[in-house]
Amino acid sequence: MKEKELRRSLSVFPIGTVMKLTDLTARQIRYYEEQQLIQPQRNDGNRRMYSLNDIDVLLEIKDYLAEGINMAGIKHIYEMQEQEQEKKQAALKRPVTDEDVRRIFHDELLQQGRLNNDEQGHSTLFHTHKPL
Amino acid sequence: MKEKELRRSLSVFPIGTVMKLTDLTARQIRYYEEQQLIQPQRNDGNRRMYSLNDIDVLLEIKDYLAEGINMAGIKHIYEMQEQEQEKKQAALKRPVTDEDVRRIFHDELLQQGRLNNDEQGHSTLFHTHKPL
DNA sequence: TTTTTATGTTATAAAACATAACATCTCCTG
DNA sequence: CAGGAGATGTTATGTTTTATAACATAAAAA
Repeated sequence: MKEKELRRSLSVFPIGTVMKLTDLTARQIRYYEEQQLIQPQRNDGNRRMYSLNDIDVLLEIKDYLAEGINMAGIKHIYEMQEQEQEKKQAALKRPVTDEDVRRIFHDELLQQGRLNNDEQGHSTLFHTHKPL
Repeated sequence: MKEKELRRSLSVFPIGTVMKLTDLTARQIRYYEEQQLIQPQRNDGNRRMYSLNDIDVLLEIKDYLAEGINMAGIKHIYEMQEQEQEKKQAALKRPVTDEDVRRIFHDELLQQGRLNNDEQGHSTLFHTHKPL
């Protein structure tokens, strides 16, 4: 499953493609980058190149905005998710106690709703938001 | 499984990205198009936009060329494959006789080697040649 | 009512791409 | 071996796309 992650993080889309796939304006996409929600790579000519993961995040941002959540709220959400990632990483770097297992398992249950929802077929052309 | 096909045929890559993913020059990519081996879409500004399927074909062409097969030979290969596709399509448009079934099944066996080989992980970054 | 947010708009410069023509190199073949 | 065809390189010119940055604005928040 490591191969798939790699492919999803390849920077292969120029902003024009991302605009079409997400139905966001260039201004919006660059603004969300300014807000640190995505960090697209740059090619040799200084052009932004986006990955499927970037597109996922952009689509999620759209959803959150549609729900009325503002930038601050969205930033908070992604900060939380980062923290959890770090926690899981840390847990793997040292002997795992039974206590750890119970805690991690508990955290995962709390997270499930937010992370695993396919939001019943967003129809989003590329059907990103995880698959692919 | 129809969704995946759709995604694989979306025209989302500019030629620059295709060059990096396939390690072909723009000249080569356009030449193979001239030879009708791929038919990339054009965006509103007349720029070629390629799909994952296009990239697959380009990588296959590279392989065939490396094997010493020339354009004519490669064209022939793809013409054959098209014919088979049409056959299968046609078979679905009218009542299928037992005879049909036997014939199609027979053809499939002959084809298997060529179509289903994963060519043991071409390592090709995007790992195209089917997956994704 | 002021600020702040989130996004639109415009101007300017550079990068990427299209087309087309000519060049070159490798095979093949007479 | 000369000459031609096939496959790709190279160069020139014009158009499209993207980057940056500044100013504008509608809606939400303070």
